[in-house]
Amino acid sequence: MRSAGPVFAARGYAGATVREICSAANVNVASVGYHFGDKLGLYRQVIHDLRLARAKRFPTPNTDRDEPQLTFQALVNTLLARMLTVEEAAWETELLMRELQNPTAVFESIVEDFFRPLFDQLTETLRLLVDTELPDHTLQHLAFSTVGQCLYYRVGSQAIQVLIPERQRQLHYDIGSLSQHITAVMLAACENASLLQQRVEPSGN
Amino acid sequence: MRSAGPVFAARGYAGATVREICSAANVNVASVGYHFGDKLGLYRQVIHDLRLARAKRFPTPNTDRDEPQLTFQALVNTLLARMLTVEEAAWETELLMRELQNPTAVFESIVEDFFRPLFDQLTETLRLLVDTELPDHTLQHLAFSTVGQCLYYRVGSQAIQVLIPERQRQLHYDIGSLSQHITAVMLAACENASLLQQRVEPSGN
DNA sequence: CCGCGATTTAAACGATTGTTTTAAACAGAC
DNA sequence: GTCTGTTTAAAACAATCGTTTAAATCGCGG
Repeated sequence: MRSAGPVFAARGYAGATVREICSAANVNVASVGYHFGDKLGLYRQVIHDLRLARAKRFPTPNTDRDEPQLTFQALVNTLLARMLTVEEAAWETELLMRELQNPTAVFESIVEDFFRPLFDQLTETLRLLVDTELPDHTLQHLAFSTVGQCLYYRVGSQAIQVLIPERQRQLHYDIGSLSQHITAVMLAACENASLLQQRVEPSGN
Repeated sequence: MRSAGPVFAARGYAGATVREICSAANVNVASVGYHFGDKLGLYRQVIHDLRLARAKRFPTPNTDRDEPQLTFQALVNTLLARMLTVEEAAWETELLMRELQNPTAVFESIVEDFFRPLFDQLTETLRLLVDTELPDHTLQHLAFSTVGQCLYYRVGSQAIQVLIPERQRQLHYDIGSLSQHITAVMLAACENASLLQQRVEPSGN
């Protein structure tokens, strides 16, 4: 039942039909009930296998406490590679994006086992990068700023295709260029970390 | 049939049922066939009305060429307000998010009429903010960095609810705090704009 | 009041969904 | 071969979907 994942990714959990999945796998519709209990059981198995595959394909880079800039760049590269991959396994990213917008029963475990490790390492790497000591919530905001910039090039890809001409996209929207830009933005923010703490009064001049 | 929009936003076009929409509107299921032809005709009407309403509710702030920082902060505020609004019209944003992931025939006109004006103004404001002269594609990347950070607090809101405890969310995740943080990050990047141009060799030392 | 087009109503239609049932096919031990 | 437990196959199940039908109701000029 290896063809279930792409179907779930293409149609969504609710949109995917057991018949289409089984038809693509050349098995009978009753098989899913026998082997996985029901449709949700099959979906859980797909998510389970997906997490194993992703952990191998995109290993979280190791932390180098002496060169946090390199660690950070590697993290941004991993984030972008996870999101912009167009190989045969692009359906995995598509499925995770669907979980993000339409969470199912397995969403929370995905966040805990999949997102939180990278998020924690991102936060700790940022802590090494800033000279001054920042509160946890500011470091978390910096981590979300990093993730948000990477995520946009997938979530907003349909909009980017309309906003940016194709020729310019081919030149400046590869993983390397985007990674270099996002890293530069965040390193600049870390060097001016003092700006992140001062409170801006909403009204005054 | 004013209750169709929220249902489409909550369930998606395919997931929303004509019966639920009509039940919420206290009308008969045959009404949609009579007034709009079919379900898709009703959806087109909802999108049409949505665009008129959004254009009025979130006007693009004016450009102040002497105070680009204030213009930029206002733009970030507008972006966040559009995405994090929890008023009675939050379903509009939800529906636009669904169009972003599953574009339909109306998506391109939505980008041209809604996203491009703000994107262009963001790019020009950033051009005023950086001291050195940057190529267009770098300014566009900076604009996407801004949009991406704002967008994440909606796209990733389900993940944030798992990652960040509720008490901390209530303290530091209001529009004002997020706007101040994102503005600070981007202003820091603009001040170190020279970092954005240097090319990092992938292999070297 | 009547007459008639516009609208709403309840019911039913055919199609498709996830799931279950029942029987057939298979594998291996004796 | 015979028996036993496991897996597959086709069909049927009840529920729900978008849509349609036909009768009932409304609005209103005459």
